[in-house]
Amino acid sequence: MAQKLNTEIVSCDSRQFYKELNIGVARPSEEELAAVPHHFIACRSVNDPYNVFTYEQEALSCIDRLFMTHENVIAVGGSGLYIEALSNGISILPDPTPELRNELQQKLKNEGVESLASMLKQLDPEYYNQVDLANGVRIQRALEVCIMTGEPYSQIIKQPKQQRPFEIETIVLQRDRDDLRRRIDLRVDQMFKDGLEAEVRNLYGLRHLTPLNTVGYKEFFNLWASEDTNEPCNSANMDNQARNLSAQQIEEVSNAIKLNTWHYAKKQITWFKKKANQSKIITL
RNA sequence: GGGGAAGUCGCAUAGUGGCAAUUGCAACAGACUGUAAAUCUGUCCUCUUCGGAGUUCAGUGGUUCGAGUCCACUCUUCCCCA
Repeated sequence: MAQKLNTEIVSCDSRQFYKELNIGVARPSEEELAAVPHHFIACRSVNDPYNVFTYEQEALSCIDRLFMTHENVIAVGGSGLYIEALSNGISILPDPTPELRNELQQKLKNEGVESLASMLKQLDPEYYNQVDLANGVRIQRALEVCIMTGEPYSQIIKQPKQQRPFEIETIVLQRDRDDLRRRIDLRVDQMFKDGLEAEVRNLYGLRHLTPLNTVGYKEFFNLWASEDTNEPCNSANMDNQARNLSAQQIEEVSNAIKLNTWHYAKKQITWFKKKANQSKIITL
């Protein structure tokens, strides 16, 4: 389609941003990347992760540039929130200081969600009444904003967002569920053939980073980490040197990745279902 | 042939006289404003006017006010010895 429209592609995939992640995030192939210029693919390091807002700003200016020489631009991706931010904008919110984030994280970990929830009730009763009170991450984020700005999060996000200087047509791709599931299985098998295990092994030392909390990677890390705790005597030299897996373990990891990818696909379906009335739906 | 163990809602698992029955997974539905491939929630025997109602724990029969739990037999599975 990009070739037909003689244009370029902007990726909205929150994992394909990272140059260290390739096989496991099904990055477009060299040929595909060569066929059409792509933006936001392998452009960052996992050590310097994106957040939606930075992405939105950068993607917008990229799109502006592209519109100077192209009539159309194609944005593609599977990360619902990122697509949403790019097409409809996202509030301007402060980042927490590392100390604040850390403090809240500790509180969440040590005292549980209720403790953060009761803070939120004080600082932003309106949001308190609408959030999922079991979702610590969400409450933590709202608190960060309340504390940084001194205003309720729910008020700040009500402010109007930046208008888009272009028209958007949204297309949602659909596929029969059984077929989708079969294709996911094949895709994961192909990743293993392409050397997924080696790719993940090289990233074992970075497993604590947010972008590595990802399907296709975390399943390996979990397995290696559980082996670490089973054999603590080896843990010292395990950090950057994960052990070889048996055929049976490979099978286990592969099945876990297939299942988690399927779960993710279903969450995407749920997300895009909500946008269905503003989208054109194409069934494959 | 002899001895032992066991059959619970898709799978696994708890339950040893008060039970529509524990937990995990899967399945299904959903939430979502800087962690988003993340994080979190609900449903999950059947029907329901959401108060309940009706059927369940391999099968049949029995004991008991009451049985998934105890007894008898039947069927099935697994393990050990021959």
